[in-house]
Parts: sequence; C-alpha cells; structure tokens
Amino acid sequence: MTTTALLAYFERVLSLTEAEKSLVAEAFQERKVKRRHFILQKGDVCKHHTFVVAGCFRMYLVDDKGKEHNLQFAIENWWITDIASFYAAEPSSLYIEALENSTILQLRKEDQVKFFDDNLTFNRIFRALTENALVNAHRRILQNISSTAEERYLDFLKRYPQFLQRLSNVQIASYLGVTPEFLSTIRKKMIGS
Amino acid sequence: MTTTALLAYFERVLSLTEAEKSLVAEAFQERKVKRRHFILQKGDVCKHHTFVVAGCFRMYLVDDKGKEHNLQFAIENWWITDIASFYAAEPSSLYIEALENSTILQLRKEDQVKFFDDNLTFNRIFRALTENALVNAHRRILQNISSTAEERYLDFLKRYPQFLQRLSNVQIASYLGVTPEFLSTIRKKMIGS
DNA sequence: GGCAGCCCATAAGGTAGTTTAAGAAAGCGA
DNA sequence: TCGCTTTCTTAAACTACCTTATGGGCTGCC
Repeated sequence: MTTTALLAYFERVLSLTEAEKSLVAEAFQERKVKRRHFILQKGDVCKHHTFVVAGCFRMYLVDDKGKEHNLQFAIENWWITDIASFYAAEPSSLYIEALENSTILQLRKEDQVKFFDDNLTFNRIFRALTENALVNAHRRILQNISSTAEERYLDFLKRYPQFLQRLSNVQIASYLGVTPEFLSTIRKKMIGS
Repeated sequence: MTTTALLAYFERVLSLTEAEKSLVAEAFQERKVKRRHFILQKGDVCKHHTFVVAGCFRMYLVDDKGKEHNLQFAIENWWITDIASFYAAEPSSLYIEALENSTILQLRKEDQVKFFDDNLTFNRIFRALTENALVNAHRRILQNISSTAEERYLDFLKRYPQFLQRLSNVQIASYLGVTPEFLSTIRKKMIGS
C-alpha cells in the first residue's frame, strides 16, 4: 500500500480513525516521475499538494538573467508544493523537477476541499504542516540576512546531512545563494583548517 | 469596542456567528505598549499571538557580533508573533519592540486551544493566516537569493509604501539586509537616474 | 534654549562573493 | 565501450556591499 508512509506521517501529528485513513487512500493519487521531468513549470497553476514517497525533487526560480535559484529540496516524507500558486490559483513562477526517478502521492485542491475541508482533524493536521513550514521559512530568512555563505553551508551540513550524498554541489550552492565556484573555495578552506 | 478591527479582519476570511464573535471578545486581551518597550525579548517563550490595532512594531534578531536584523514589521491590522517559539514553546531568539506607542490585542496559547481548537471556522481562519504568512515568507526567501539590494529596496517601496513615512532608513536597511550607509548610496543613485 | 541622542549623507579603503575561462574527472545514454 | 554532458576545481579580474570615520541637521527633554 503506497499510502503507508503518508499515513505514518499524518499520525505523527494526530491519530486517525479508520474512516479517515480510507479518505486518505481515496483522495491521494500515486504517480511516478522520471529524473529531469517536471511536476510543475513556470506558467502552470500548481494544482496539487505533493508528498514524496521515494526519490528527490527541487523547486526553483529562474531569474531575469536566466539563473536558477533553488528554494527547496524534498526527499522521502517531505512535501513540495508552490503554495503561492496553489492557494491563490495563479500561474506559478517556479519549477519543480525530479532529481531522481521518484514516486509521489498527490492531493488535488478540489479533493482537499471535498474530502478534508469539513474535517477538524485534517484541518488541524494541515495547519500544523503549514506552521512547521512557516517556522522553517522564518529560520531561513533570518539566516540569509544575518549569516555568511560559509556559516549557511555549515548549518546546511548539520541540518540536512542526508542531502549531501544525493545532491550535487551545484544544487547546494544554488540553495545557499552562492555560485558553485565560491562554494568550492569555501569547501577548500574548510578542509585546510 | 476594541475588537472591531479584529472581527473585520477575520470576516475578510470567513464570516462569523454572533457566538463566535463573543468568543473573540472573550479570548483576546487588549494591551497598550509604549514606544521602545518590548512585548518579547530573547530568552522569553512567546506566549501570545499579537494583532496590532494601532501603532508599529518590529521583530528582530541580534547576531553574535551584536548586530540587529529586522525580520518583520507590523502596523495596523497585522500580526506579529515569533511562531517558532510560540508553537514549540521554546525560548525565543528574537525581540519584538514597539516603534510607536501602540495598542494590541493578544491571544494566549492556552486560550487559543480553549476557545478555538475545536471550532472548524477558527481552524480554517488560522490556517489561512498561516498559509498567507508562508506565501510571504517564500517570496522573501526567493527575493533574498535572487535579487540585489537595490531591487529589494524598489520592491519594498512598491509593496509597502505605507511603511516609508513611519520607519527610519536604519530600520528599512536592516530589513533589507544591508547597512544604512549602503542604503544611502542606493537612494542617492536612484535620485540621480 | 541648549545639550544629548539619533538620523542621514559622504567618502576611502577593505572583504565577500561573482564572472569568465579553462582543464581534469566522473557519470550517463546509446 | 565510446562519446557527451555534467561536475568539480583553480585562478585572475571585477563588483556589490561593508567598515570606519566625519560632519551636519533634526528632535526630544530638562
């Protein structure tokens, strides 16, 4: 059963009745995505909440000069959604790309309303997820305005060691907001000391 | 009635019954705060959601070198809370300071649970508020990693013109993540062109 | 009314991070 | 297994932004 991981995830927040578990199985759809394929592209409206069962994704922006800036990664048991586009039903300015062959569970917005909007437990769960994401976003803003690139890299290594083996330095540099060349000099300096 | 502005705010999201309006009046407490006084200091646990009825606040971090970094401002009809501390009940690393003599409405965490946790309407409202805050946070992260200080300043002017008259350039510079001196050179350059 | 404290501007020298270019190593598709 | 694309590194020139210092104007306070 592919929703096993998702149910386990939900039950870390609040426990579910059997009826609620069935709702989850009914509302979420499984999908396989190949490496380098996109589940969201600029201009699309983001119509799904996506939960990663297996694999790895990145969400990024392409700026005026054509440069990519990674906003977020997601591996097993993470969510990845352009919430600005999802909630406002506006065209997204972001891309979500699979970095590995992946399996996901998706919840369409209509199905979120249909299945979960009247349910207090799921309202609490989705509120908790959003609060959690907001705490992380605030931490990252603080870090961006108060730390150097080296400090951010060290924090990234400590906080997400599981990403190190799966992501190239190009991807990590883009997430930290520096060029791969500069990340390379940071790494060199760290090994030296 | 001091909760008028707050009720109007809530009803922009979802309409409330009379009973729910009474709940709001019961749960929120009014408080006056003088300029330069704090409603949160580093080490405190953030125990309230704060809604600004009148006045102006800033939330900021002090880094290892003693420098202040503004994370957020709040004026009339804005919320200001250290959500990381509030939800995790951990000591905060932030300060929230009144920049003007102000009037606020505060909701204690226990009262949020007591009055609103079982109420579907308020769950939806608080979820919507959090989603909104998350969208803003994501936009700000994107901007921090993809824009220059000048671009961020221009966007700040466009997005929050009402802040211009009320905040010093020192406060704005700290929000943008640059020194006041550099903001001054940006402003000079803009006038010249 | 005068002093203290804050705010803004300007300038010179310094540092963090970028750009461009080039070469070697490693992974991927056919 | 070959060829191609991607990845990592190094280096030199460049730019965005910081630091420190100075001076002048404004505001609030006794």
